[in-house]
Amino acid sequence: MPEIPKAYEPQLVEEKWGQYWQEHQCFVADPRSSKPPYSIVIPPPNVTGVLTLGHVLNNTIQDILARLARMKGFEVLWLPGTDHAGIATQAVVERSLREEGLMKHREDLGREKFLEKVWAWKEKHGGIIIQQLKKLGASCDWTRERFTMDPEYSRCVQRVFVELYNKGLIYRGKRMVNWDPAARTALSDEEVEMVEEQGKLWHFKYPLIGEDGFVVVATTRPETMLGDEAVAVHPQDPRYAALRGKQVMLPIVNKPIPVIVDELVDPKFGTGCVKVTPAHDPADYEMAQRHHLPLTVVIGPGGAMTAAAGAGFEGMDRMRARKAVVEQLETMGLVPKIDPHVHRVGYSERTRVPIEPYLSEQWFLRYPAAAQAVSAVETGQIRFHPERWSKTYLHWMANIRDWCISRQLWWGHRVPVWNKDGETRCQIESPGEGWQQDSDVLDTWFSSWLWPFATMGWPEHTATLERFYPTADLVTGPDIIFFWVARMIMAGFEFMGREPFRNVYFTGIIRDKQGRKMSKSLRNSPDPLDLIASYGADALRFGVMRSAPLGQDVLYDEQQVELGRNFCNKLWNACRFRQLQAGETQSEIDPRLLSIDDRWILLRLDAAIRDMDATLADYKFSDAAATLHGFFWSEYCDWYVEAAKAVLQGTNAARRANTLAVIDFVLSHTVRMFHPFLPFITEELWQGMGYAKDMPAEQGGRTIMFAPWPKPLDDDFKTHYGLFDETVELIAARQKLVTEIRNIRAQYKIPANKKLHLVYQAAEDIDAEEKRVIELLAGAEPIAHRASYTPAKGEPVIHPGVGGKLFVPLAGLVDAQAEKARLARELQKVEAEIQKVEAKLANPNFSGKAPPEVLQEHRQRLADWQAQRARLQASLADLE
RNA sequence: GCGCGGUUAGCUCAGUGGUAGAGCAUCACCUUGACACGGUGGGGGUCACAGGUUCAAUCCCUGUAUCGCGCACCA
Repeated sequence: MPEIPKAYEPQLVEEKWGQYWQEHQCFVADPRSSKPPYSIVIPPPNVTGVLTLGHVLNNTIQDILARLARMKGFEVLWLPGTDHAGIATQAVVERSLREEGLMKHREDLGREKFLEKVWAWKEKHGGIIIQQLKKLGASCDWTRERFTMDPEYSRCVQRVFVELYNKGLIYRGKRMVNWDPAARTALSDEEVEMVEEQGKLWHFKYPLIGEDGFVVVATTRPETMLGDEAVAVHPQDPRYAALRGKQVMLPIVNKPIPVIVDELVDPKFGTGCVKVTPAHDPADYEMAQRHHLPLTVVIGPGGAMTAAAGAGFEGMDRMRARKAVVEQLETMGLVPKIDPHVHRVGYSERTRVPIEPYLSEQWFLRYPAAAQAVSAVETGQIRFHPERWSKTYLHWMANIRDWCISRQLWWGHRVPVWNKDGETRCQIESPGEGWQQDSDVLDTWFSSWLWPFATMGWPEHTATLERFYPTADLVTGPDIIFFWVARMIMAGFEFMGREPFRNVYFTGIIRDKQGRKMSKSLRNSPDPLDLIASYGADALRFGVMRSAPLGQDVLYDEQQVELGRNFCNKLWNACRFRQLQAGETQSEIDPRLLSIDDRWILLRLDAAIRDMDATLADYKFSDAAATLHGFFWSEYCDWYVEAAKAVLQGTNAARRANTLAVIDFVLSHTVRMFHPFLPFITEELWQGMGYAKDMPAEQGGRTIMFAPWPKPLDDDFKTHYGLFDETVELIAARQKLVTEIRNIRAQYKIPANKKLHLVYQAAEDIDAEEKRVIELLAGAEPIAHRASYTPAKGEPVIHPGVGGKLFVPLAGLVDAQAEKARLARELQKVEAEIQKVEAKLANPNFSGKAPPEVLQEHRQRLADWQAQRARLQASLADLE
């Protein structure tokens, strides 16, 4: 670091080391390495995606884990890649093609032409997010980047399909599925989001046939009445017992339909009479099957009414048809009541339009290895963090239903099924002339669920697969626990014979300050790239990690990123301070030359290292970040460095050099511990400060990436350097003394730039160096020692731990009244404390049952408070 | 309806069966030779509410309120 700017400037530094790591292949995993393996697969972002704060959180955690593992001596593979994201990508490309005027609907281009366009689009715009992840500092092995539509990957997907088909787990069936009318495809249950809405409950009168009167049905979907095939009542409902076997006339359509009886009807809801639309409601479909009712499809795949809905409605959008039906019925006087009604409507997670229950032929999968997937989590073979998510997982697994895996899209993996003359074959390659491939593609997740091993070369027994499967940790959001996590576990057992990962860390969801989810439409999602540009990637990482406790949602606030930037600057300047010190350097610390401050900071460093290990082992990244932040800022910078200046500004060259050695020791440890959180600045400091030179050169020269993770100081070290707990007490006592002096300074409004004149009254003077430290910390002139001293009336006095009295002469500043008031306030506080402790100790239950050490601690506390009370009273008496 | 999570300083959040913490914000003082992206000191909390267990509860248990999330075929 030849030129050291006062403020840390991240942009150039981050650029420089990002390139350095790439050039030196620091992220590349070697399956032939002798080190133990550690692996993570990235949750592949959509190939069309751009970096969001959610990605920042997720990938920073993965990067911390990966970098930590490297420093701990593991051979690390963090495998990156992107997902083809069927519907999302197809929708994006369709939109852009429409905007360019190249087509109105994809049918205009045809399947092949359209796919060419998608691939072209992918080549051009895809993978932006990969570049963005690099900016964030993600240490993925980019040489192994995968895409779920790579040719080899596609082969895995089809192979898996064929295998499951041959096992009889994949089948074709006509079912009522969730249909997305905008994308014109089926969706899985998991892709439907239930949204609570204020809707209406319309009551319709259906005239009875052959007698006067009506049956009143209640519905939230008037437009479906055009496809009604029955009216249903509950078998035990006495109100409608007489209706059994009767028929009603379906208005508008003018079709007689029967009244049926079915347990599924809830007599308490609405009128207790349900209109039954077999083709457009799952429950109605179920009833229709029991009662052999016909299926009349009145809503087509695009969400428009069909010919069967009647000439007046054909081609009309379902929402318009709703209004039209209600209007017609109203004119006919058949709408006695419209109630407001809160209900839940299924929306497509992709296109945000209401889902249509739709009867169609689809491919379904009966999940394999479900029992193993359940027991793996139950037994802890796979652990969830936080653990509570395992409950959600197990609940879903217990109610697991077959998975609709076919999609009526073009962008995706083709279903490897071939038809010819009514014959069907399931195989990867075409059976030959005249065979037509099934036109459906597979659900994106049907490729994602193979991610942990398909990316490693499966089904070949590659070195990578042998070495790095199963992976160690998976980091993902709880929102895809069913979509992805559960399915990966099942695929892992089915195809690899074992679990795909051992730990799953579920991040929280990043929300805005108001607690709302980040979303494009709300425009409340800041662009992480902007944040990196103005604060630096390290600052962004640190800010996000500080505020992301295990499993809790994160309310994002830019101030957190500022905190990160400020911290980087602090770290920078602390190192800058070290660089500015002239003089000889030595790498060995001489125990004979250590001050109590030196010993203290080494002990605190030891505590910080232990704390880091404990919190990181529990995936408590925000705690780890807070520990380091607190140690470095509040202990090292605020106390140690300030005290060390007493030696550094002194004349003893040997002591100076030794203190610098302690500083180097602490900094080199601290910088390493920060590296997983702040990769760029720590690399700059590691190499710039020269700490790298003592380390063996590895791949990538002497990068901090492979520097050893700090170990707690062992007993031999502590004995050698005389690190005992008494030191901590000594320093605590001095900190208390200094704080009291500073307090008095503030009380009397003595400007911070004015030095205090202190008088120490005791038989013996304080140790010279200790005195110098106190002077520095308190901002005082050399402390005068007096065997006897008569203070001015009301002169503030402090009682240092070593005995004697420390006076703060105020040269005319003393206001006896003010001082009296101050002392009285203090006294009041102390009295209150004494009362509390005394009351506790006086309670025989407490003294009888509390453990001895607690009792002892209370007695000590009481004695301390009493001593302070005596001092305060004495000072007050002096003022009388 | 069932399940899960939250409720602690103005804000965002840690935390522990035995003297309530951090960051930010706020107030006062300070540009002192690492850092104003800084230093020092201060103010601010009946730890949502009600019971219970305990010598002792912010922490454990039960219930209530409230906010959020997930699951569920009430049309």
